Amino acid sequence: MDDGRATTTRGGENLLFLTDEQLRQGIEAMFFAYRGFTADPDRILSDMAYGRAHHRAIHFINRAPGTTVNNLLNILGVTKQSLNRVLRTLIEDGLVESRVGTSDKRERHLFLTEDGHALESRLSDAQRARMRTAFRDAGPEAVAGFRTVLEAMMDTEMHRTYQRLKESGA
Amino acid sequence: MDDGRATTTRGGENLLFLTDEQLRQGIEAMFFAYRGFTADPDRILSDMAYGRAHHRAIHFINRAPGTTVNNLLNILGVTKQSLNRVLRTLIEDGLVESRVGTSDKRERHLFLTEDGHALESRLSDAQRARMRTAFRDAGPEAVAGFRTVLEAMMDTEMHRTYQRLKESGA
DNA sequence: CTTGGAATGTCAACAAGGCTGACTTAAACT
DNA sequence: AGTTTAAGTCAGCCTTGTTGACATTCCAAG
Repeated sequence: MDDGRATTTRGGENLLFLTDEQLRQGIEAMFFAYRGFTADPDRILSDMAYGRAHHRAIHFINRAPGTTVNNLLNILGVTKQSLNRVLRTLIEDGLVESRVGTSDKRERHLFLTEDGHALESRLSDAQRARMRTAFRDAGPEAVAGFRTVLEAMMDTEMHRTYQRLKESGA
Repeated sequence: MDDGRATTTRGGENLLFLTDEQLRQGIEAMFFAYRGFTADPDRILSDMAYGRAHHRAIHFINRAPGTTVNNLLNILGVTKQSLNRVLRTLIEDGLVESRVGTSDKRERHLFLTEDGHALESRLSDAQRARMRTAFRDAGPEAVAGFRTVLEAMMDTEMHRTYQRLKESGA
């Protein structure tokens, strides 16, 4: 299926970055980097009764205040039962507020409370700090490349979601 | 703590890639890309009684045949109870072989069987195919940047582990 | 106005895959 | 001989995902 060899090709284009060894290094880099990526928030959350799922919910509610449950479901890619369990605890603990929709009263619009914003800041400050250091150490060209490859790795569905979020940003 | 603004600075260096908005996009790109990254193997594994944990074990046993349990534990960053549950099923199902060490008989050296290699290929072919497409679409410079940022995101411990693996490769 | 379907929520049961703690066995080191 | 190390095992717990069934509310089309 693959001879693992790719040196130079048509037009003198260098495709050495497509050898199996290079691909494997990319795969392993993804594995280790994702661990680093989640390490800081995980540490903060382990002290509480929360986990990564709570972090994700909080992140995207903060990102798009007033978002509906259904919308959040599509972004997170989990079942409503799974999300509901997380949301229920966050609402009970007073970190998230759920307001009945005005135009469509079936919908619930989600907002962070003051306490919710406080936790969101703690979590994303930690994660941003790591990202900032990595970005600074790597430099602007590397960051551009990083983003290009990550976008190419997404499914088309997720990529659309990501683009929509990106455009809605500040 | 952070005013979220970073335009240009000393030496005319452009630090626009360090704004909070840029960092958030990086964070969200990581989130969505990791889902894409694991999607194909997950699909294959969901038909069997295996999960992502089995995939990881198989990957690294294939990467470093004869590795000890302790070594695998350090790479994966889980408890031995957690890993043992996975290894036991893989050994029972005849995908992994565990050989008593020759110099130190306390150690067990792990190898993939023929069936193990077959599954490993199915899984990594799918993952590599996605990575290859992403790399090809993004181009060599982007790939270099991708790797640079990912390495900068790792904890120093993980980074050492990653480097060791990288150097041991082909 | 009624009925079908959509959005949401809830209950129950289950599985994967993390974790801690306690304990055993065998081998190696001191 | 005694301690440490590598590995394995048992029991129990947690988070977070799943499916399936079902209730409620409400919009919208017939």
